[in-house]
Amino acid sequence: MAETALGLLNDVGLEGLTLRRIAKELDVKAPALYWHFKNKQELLDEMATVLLRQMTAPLAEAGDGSGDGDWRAMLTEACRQTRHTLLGYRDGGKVFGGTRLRDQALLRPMESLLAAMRSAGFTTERAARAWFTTYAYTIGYVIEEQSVFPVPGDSHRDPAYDQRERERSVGADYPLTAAAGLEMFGDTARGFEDGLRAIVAGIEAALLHGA
Amino acid sequence: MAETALGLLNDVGLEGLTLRRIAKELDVKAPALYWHFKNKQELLDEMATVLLRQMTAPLAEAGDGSGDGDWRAMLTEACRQTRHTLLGYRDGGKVFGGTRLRDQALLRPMESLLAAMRSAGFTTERAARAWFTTYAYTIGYVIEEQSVFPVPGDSHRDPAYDQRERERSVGADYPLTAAAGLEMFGDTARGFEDGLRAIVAGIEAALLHGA
DNA sequence: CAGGTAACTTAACGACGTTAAGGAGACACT
DNA sequence: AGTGTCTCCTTAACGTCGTTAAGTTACCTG
Repeated sequence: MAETALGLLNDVGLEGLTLRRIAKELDVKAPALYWHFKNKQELLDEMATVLLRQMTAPLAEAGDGSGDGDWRAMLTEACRQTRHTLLGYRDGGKVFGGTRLRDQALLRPMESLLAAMRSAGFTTERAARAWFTTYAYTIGYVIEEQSVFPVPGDSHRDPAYDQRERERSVGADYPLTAAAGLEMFGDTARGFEDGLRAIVAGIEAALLHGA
Repeated sequence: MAETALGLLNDVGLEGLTLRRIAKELDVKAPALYWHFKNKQELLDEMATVLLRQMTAPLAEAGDGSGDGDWRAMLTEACRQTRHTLLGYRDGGKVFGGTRLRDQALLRPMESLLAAMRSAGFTTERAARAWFTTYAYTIGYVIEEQSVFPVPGDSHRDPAYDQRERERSVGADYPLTAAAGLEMFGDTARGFEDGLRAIVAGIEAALLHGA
């Protein structure tokens, strides 16, 4: 049911995701949904939980919770999976961002990651903050990315973001800014990896430096 | 008018921000707003622009565009201002996140920052990606932060996020994860600074290392 | 076959964003 | 003074939204 709503997201977007539209997809009338959910917010939370399970599924196999994994690889892969999953659904970032994660699916991989980081010398506090730093980056990146490329798998920009004309009007007085705009949304996959690599490197440096 | 809507945000939140409510605040009927805006989205965009101007106002004085500033200080301060401004309004992160920034207010400080980074040895491409990395982090951080502390200046958590009980139920099997949960939303201001410092350090390391 | 529970229906409510049509007041021109 | 125009607002209404209330169908249990 939350899966149906997620599938519908790619067709109609978040603003078009109404209870009546979801009900139609399930061959049911809208009020029937209230047998399964208290209200729409609870459905959205459930959708976020499904997304969470999708992104943690590949991670659950890797980590065994003993704390002997490579924390850099685990952290990087968790963020990659997060982005990849969210990019699979239109407005995935907005649906997921700011949602309370109360599903057990998160707990095992999370515990594995934290254990690995502690083995590497992190305090629990610093490990937690490191995770939250990369997590916030990933969520923010996907939200911005999806505002420019709304439809999954479609590289066609939102027409409101007319890059060419923008460059022409801005480029005269602010050449660097104009060039930067083109760069930021050029190869977003590479941009994400670059940023993530820098962040993980910074976290590692802070660990070694003991700050 | 966008300012009025922003002020109202703190009282009613984003979901309570209806055109009828905004109109009442202005002693006017709802359709009158359509004289000033094409639709509600355009009003939200204008609100985001006001937020942008608020956060760039202190930056405009500092940078003179000549490229001789300390890029680390400029980048850090820009992110601090962004977070500080967004935290000033309920749901500020969600209002701002994913909005296209088409206001000229951004251009001057942006050009100054990019010039400073180029003087420090960055290519325009790497400078742009560095900016976007810290920007995404900041937006994501504020969105998560505001989902736990919805009301500006009020340290009272969203009741749905009952930390104590969560620790009790999770702590038995996943002690690190339970402790991390407490840590991540303990001192969010310090957490933001820690993460930002690590990211800037990682960006600088990537510059020196030449990756 | 009676009773109960799970899953749904139809009907309706108030509120939402938005549009259509028109009115009040200020200003300029003849 | 009278007429037209432009700005800014009104009243009325439309279709859609999330949601609730009340009643219906199908199935399982004893």
